[in-house]
Amino acid sequence: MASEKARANPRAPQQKRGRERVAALMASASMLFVEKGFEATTMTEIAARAGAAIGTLYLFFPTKEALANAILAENAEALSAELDALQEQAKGLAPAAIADTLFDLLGRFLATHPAYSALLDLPGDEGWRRRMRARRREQIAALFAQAQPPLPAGQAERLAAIVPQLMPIPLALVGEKRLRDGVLEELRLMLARHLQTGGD
Amino acid sequence: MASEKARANPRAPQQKRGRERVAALMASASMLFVEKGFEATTMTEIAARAGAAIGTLYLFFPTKEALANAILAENAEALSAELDALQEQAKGLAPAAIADTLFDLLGRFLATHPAYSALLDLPGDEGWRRRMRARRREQIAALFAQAQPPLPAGQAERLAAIVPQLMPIPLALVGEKRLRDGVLEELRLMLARHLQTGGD
Amino acid sequence: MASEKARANPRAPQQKRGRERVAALMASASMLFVEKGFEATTMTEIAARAGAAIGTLYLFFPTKEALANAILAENAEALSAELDALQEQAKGLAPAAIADTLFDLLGRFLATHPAYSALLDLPGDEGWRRRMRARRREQIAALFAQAQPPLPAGQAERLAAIVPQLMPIPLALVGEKRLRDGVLEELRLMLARHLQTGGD
Amino acid sequence: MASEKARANPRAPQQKRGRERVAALMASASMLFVEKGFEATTMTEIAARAGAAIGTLYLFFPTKEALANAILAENAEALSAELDALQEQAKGLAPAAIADTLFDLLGRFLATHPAYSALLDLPGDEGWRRRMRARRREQIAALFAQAQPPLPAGQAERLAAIVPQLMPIPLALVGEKRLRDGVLEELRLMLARHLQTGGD
DNA sequence: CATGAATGAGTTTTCATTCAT
DNA sequence: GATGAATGAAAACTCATTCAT
Repeated sequence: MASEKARANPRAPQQKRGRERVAALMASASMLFVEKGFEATTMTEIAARAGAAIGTLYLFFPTKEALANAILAENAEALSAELDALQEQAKGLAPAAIADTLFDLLGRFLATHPAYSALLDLPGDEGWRRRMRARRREQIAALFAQAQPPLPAGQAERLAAIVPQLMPIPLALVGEKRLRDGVLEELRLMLARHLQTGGD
Repeated sequence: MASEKARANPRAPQQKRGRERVAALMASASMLFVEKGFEATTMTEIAARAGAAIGTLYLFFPTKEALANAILAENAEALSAELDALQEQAKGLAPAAIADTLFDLLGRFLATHPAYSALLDLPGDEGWRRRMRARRREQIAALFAQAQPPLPAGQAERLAAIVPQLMPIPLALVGEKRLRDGVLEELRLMLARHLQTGGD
Repeated sequence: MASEKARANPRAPQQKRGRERVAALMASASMLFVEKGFEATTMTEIAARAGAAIGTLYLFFPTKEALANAILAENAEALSAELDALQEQAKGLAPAAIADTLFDLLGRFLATHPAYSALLDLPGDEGWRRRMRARRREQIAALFAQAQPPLPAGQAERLAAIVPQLMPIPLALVGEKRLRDGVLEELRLMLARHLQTGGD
Repeated sequence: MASEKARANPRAPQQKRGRERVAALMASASMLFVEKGFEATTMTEIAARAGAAIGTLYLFFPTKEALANAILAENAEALSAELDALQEQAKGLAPAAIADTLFDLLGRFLATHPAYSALLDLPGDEGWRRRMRARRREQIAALFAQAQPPLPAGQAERLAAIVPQLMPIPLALVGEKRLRDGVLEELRLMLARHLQTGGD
């Protein structure tokens, strides 16, 4: 199902105009994927919301799946870069402090890359996505591995599996601002205490 | 969008044979919804896996959406009943003990009702599903509200929003048994500590 | 298209109970054919409105088409009988008087056999229905042929083609009682004058 | 029942090519609706006869009902325009002359718009069609209202209800050219005499 | 690069008809 | 005779994808 074609990168547009086009198309697709889900979103709809013709969309993305993959890849790349940038600062920080910083980073990231979670959790094609999740886990684990005092063996990896899944929880509470903010704080606090207490 | 039709209950079958049919169809649909997602699953496929003809499926469920709704409704009903049964036992328990019991219950529930999360989180139709989530939150909050010592104001509701979203986290780690079990324990521990520490 | 099967008579029921069943089914079908048209009416619906099971309907009518044919045949038979009964009385009547009597007869007939026109005009299968219309025309022509003074050659047949199509005109004006009655009188008057004037 | 969707106008095609496409599709549909009736006609068949793919048909008409409505609307519009054009000429004409002209107009119209009667008389959805018939009646009544000498009160409206229903009578006599022509003349004569005689 | 009309395979849905009870 | 669950062929409708302009 995940053909060669589908994973092909968008034909890198040479002109600035082209690059803007592509960005607009990806943004449009991201919004719609979040609103209605990947399957329920139409290619025509994506093009329309970006103010482009359907043919133009296919000019850059050979397949609907390729489009989703391109968005996910870009998002993952961005996240990866931000996590990398954190590695330096994390050196020697307390576990709770790392968790807190990570929380902020993820919060900001998800706000700017709304389709990320939805696209990463698409049912079906295990494989590529699985590798993406693994990579993310490794980066976060590396972050926690630098904590002072060090975390018990294995906890860094477990936290790396947990923390990115915590962030979407408050985000799901649309339309209940109060509760949502409360939940976010509760999660932050819960994690901090857990890490302060020590890992035995 | 959520039409009358789509919410119509399955034509309650009178005969035992019929009830078995319906159960098989819902089970088949649940499996496929988990495997490939709601949209990617075909009514034909659902019927085929249940060993029934396509017409038979439509005999009981007028719409694909109605089928999903019926499954979700049944699952939610089952969960609600189990949560209700817990109310008694929870009286006077320590917060951490309640959390632990809830963890077990949810773990067992999700194992037996695999489509529940996927169906509850379907994109699109706000409304019915939103109310379902709210009801679940209320029931869980009621559980935590009985804790001794009592939880700080509002924490019961926040926990009620958090805990059911925690359970699917380890479940997502398919094919990594070790990590998965570790993550489950980590979550359990994190929650226990948080509740033991007190809520200020 | 009009298979043997479809033209088969309903398996004549031996018991009185059976005859009532059949009558109820045909009545139910007639109503629905008028309300929603032949194609848009479902066999299930027909059975349901008659308070019978779908299987029972098929016990008497092997096919939906056979059911329609049975109703039409019965209606046509009834009309034919009534027209026959008129032949005697028409002998020697003035043309206008004959037209008037015919008008009354057709009015009463259509009120009691509402599906007749719809079923006779069903698109598709020319042949059987064409013959039915021809037979009706002949009977009515025979009626007019007895008029005193005699009608010009050929007019009896032309009138026979026209008069039965005139009756449904006021009937189409549902919900406008006043206009409807007026139209009926207008038609009657128009026809009378035409016949009084003489046929040159 | 008559949803938004069903009444949606065909996506007005911008190119000449598109307009031709739409015209061909509507013509194909009209033919088939007449031949086999609305319900018995298949969208696939309509597309095929127009030499188009099924998707192309749905490109312009979102629904089979929408297609029928579009054809009917266009036909009604054409008839309305022709009736309007007649208003001028009718001024001061004798009633019988008006009837005669109207007869000609309707005859020509029905020959060019064969699906008109069938679509206007579709069972089911009262409402839109009822209004269409009312409008037609008003236009024809306005025509008769200009007659010199004037018609008795109310007769114009009654004639407006009658005349358009008279025209299809000869048309139903397919395959009997002689009788058909005779019937047409008979009707014309009948109407003329009725109007010459005066309306008391 | 850009466009959007056209395509047709694939889905959902309907319903006449059958048949075991 | 009576029942109604079950069937599956056929129809309506969708949408990713192509291609001539």
